[in-house]
Amino acid sequence: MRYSELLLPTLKETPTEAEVVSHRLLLRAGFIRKLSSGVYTYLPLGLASVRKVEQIVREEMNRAGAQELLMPMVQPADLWKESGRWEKYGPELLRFTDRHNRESCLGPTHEEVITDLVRREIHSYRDLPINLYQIQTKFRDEIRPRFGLMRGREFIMKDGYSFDATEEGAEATYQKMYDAYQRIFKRCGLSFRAVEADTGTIGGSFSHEFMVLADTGEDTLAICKHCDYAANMEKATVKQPVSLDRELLPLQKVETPGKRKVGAVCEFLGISPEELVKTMVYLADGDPVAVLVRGDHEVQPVKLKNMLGAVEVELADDKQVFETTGVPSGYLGPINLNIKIVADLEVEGIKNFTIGANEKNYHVQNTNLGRDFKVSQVGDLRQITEDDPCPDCGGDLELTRGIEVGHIFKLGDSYSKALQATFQDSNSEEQNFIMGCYGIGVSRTVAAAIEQNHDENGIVFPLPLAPFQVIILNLDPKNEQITGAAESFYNQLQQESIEVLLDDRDERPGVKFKDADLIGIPYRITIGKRFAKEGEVEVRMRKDGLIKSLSPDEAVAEVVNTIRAEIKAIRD
RNA sequence: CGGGAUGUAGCGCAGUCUGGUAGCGCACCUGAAUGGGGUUCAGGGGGUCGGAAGUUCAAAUCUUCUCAUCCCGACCA
Repeated sequence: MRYSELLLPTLKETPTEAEVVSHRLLLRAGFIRKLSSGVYTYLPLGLASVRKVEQIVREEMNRAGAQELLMPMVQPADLWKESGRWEKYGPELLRFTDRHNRESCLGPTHEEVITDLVRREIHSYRDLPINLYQIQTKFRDEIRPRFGLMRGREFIMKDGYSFDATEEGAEATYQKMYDAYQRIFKRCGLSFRAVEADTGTIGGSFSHEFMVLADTGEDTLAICKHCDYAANMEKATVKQPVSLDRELLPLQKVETPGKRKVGAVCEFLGISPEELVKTMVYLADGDPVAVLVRGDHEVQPVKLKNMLGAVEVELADDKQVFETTGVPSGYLGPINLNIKIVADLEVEGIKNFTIGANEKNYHVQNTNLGRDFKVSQVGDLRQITEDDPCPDCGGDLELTRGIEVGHIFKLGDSYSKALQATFQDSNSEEQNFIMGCYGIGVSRTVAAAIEQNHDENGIVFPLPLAPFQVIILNLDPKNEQITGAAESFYNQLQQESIEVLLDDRDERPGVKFKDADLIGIPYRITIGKRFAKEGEVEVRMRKDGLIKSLSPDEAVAEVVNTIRAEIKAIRD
């Protein structure tokens, strides 16, 4: 492609709307333009990167035995009513009626449609397992779209669905998809981890999120430095603490004037936060619950939600705390508290800890769970920390940020039951399909790749996702000798099936350098006055800025060989 | 939906407090020079000041309503 003919509107300045780096760079590098909130046009370069991801996904899904199909985006309400999700899905589902007053929606996901298809077409265990996927634009009317392609309302997604005759079969399929996802993200050239995800009500270890590691990620992960353990903070289990063996001391009420925060109380009493227990009030579906955690720990709301079986938990504010307990926040404690109390595991282990006295300006020391108060449940409720040992191997943990680009899930028979999707097993008995679903945010993967790979000059694409592999800079289009050489490079590289962009614009060299860096093409060949004088061109790597001065023949060989080697290495 | 902010040329902004007929940089068009890290000079085009209503002799500026966008929370590929 010739730059002079390409729609590639790069920007010197960042539009104010863009806050995160991938969004800024996608706009500046001329990859996307916004049409409305969370809805973007992919310009030629942006689309090229999206296609790269799609192609890798396709190849690996096909290799894993899945088949591609394409389902409608517009879906009838009836199907969603049948699965019960027409009511359950909420306002994220964009609904509308057509001219015949038929209710429809834009597909945010396709469990209903695929299950409907399979129940019509598959009737025998002999045809199982079957694994179907599509790559398609999804629409979810997100509450708050943000970060450009990271969370759009309209986005490109690969969604796959598997149907098995047995649990064991479904688990094997799950494993296949897990392996395929590992290959996909490796082939994208990204640094990532598969983490155990919260399975909510279904339980078990059959949900993994694939997280691209990037400081700007929305999720925090706990990963082990020694073994393969990696988990989302919501899921990361904390090891059972050791119970301290100490003599229990008598309760002692102490005055703590104006000391509400853990730090202030500890300083005032000369104790450490490990010897104090905080009482946090949450509203679980509107009902107040006191949650006890050690002073230096934080409550993990998702764990709390799962323990209580609540739909939504929310930290109560000071006003709500006072209204429900009659105690000003800061002096709350579990003794004689009039609301439900649950405690983190750790609280069981500590002896003689300090708590609020349920009275302004007072705390109570030497408190002990069981002796002085009771709780209705004890469990893992706190956020894991870097000081905790790995739950698998006991090694050191590290907390890092990640961006969720893929999610695989064993669904079981919930959808096949709801939609009465059955097949006959070898005993001629009707069985529900055992399903799994597997998603990849294709457009988000491009954004995540940029979040992970950029510098102050722009995007630094991993080779497999770059819209072009090589950019040739003709620094002096008016010089026949230089232009001739540039054209010759362009032709030769194209003949070698290298994806190449020729910057043939009548622009100053500086402009071309800046743009080449900004759009992040991995290899750059510069032809300028050094070629006119010494017959040498320059090959530069975007990643590390390494420059080699080579003769034209050497340069072509260098670029072709390195690119082929790199692609091969990633593929194998 | 709750909290915060912003809407003035394609992009980045000034002008708003204190009302007086809209400006700067970049980008764009014309011409010339320049040609290895966003070059320079000269000339030029482009604006319902987000929208509506109101106050006023006069509104980008004051008032009210409204729409849109962005950031922080709950949700998710």
